[in-house]
Amino acid sequence: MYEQHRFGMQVTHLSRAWRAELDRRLIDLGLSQARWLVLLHLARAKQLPTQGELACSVGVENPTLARLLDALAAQQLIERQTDSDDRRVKKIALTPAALDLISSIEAIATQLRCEIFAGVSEQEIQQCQAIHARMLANLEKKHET
Amino acid sequence: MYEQHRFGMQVTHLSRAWRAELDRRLIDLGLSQARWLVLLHLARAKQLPTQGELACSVGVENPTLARLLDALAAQQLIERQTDSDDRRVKKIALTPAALDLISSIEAIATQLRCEIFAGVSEQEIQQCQAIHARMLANLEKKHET
DNA sequence: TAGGTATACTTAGCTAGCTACATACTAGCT
DNA sequence: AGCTAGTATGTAGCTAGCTAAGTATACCTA
Repeated sequence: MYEQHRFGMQVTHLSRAWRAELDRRLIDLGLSQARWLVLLHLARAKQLPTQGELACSVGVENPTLARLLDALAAQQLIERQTDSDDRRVKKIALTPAALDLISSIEAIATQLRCEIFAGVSEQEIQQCQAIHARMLANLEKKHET
Repeated sequence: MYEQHRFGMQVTHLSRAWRAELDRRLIDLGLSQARWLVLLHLARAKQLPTQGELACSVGVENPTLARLLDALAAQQLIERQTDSDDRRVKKIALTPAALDLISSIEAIATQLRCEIFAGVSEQEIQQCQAIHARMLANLEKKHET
């Protein structure tokens, strides 16, 4: 029962430590975990997403994404393209410079994942994810009300 | 393999959603998850901890704790006591007002934990924690070097 | 006992998350 | 055509995490 209390702290620490280590490895590329994640979702998108779609896919709120995009645009890694059909929306596109970066940052992230999962079986990872998913579902349920 | 990529995001979301829901429930008491956690660790401490000991137990860096303590002191929930043996250290003590609060905030946190763990067995929680612990150990190992 | 090194806390300033509000545009109804 | 309501993005300002540098005190050694 005491251990249950520790669960929340443990998840927080895991999340923070993972992010910190990835930040450390990405710093030479001028990136952070947050910006990296945006680029990755852009690279995986079928079509150019709107800002709202991208925020949803990355899992952050719109203002959070807006600032990350400001930074990425300043680094000339993304472009905001106005849509002639609906002039409110901005479609987000990767620049050629970003396309060049994607594979190196993906390699870094994959390498780290590999190190973190050392000694953990594929099956354990899946079990763990299934349990996390149930907890997230319980939390979402509250939030709807 | 694709699912492995999702693991990190899932942990991040779980941690954020948990924190957000707890913040929502604590707001009427004028508290947040971060401040609550500090009070809880203080309540569980055997002796009055120094600021460094408390930071370590809560799992944040010293400056992070310092600001939380500033806020808690402004709310008159903690007191910094200078130690006559070593005048550099400040021992942190709960005020009577905080002692009154502790049980209600603990009830709120326990209730939420209970809702989040709905449909998850004690055994699953422990398995999950054991896996998290292995990942954290892998991460710490990197950090040492 | 004086000086240098180490330690405990604080301050300053960064990132990245959030909510609430502002702005620009679309769409639908008279 | 012109209101009104709705939607997409942007801005302001908050919390909470971090590192790096500053200040006060302690400890050790010559």
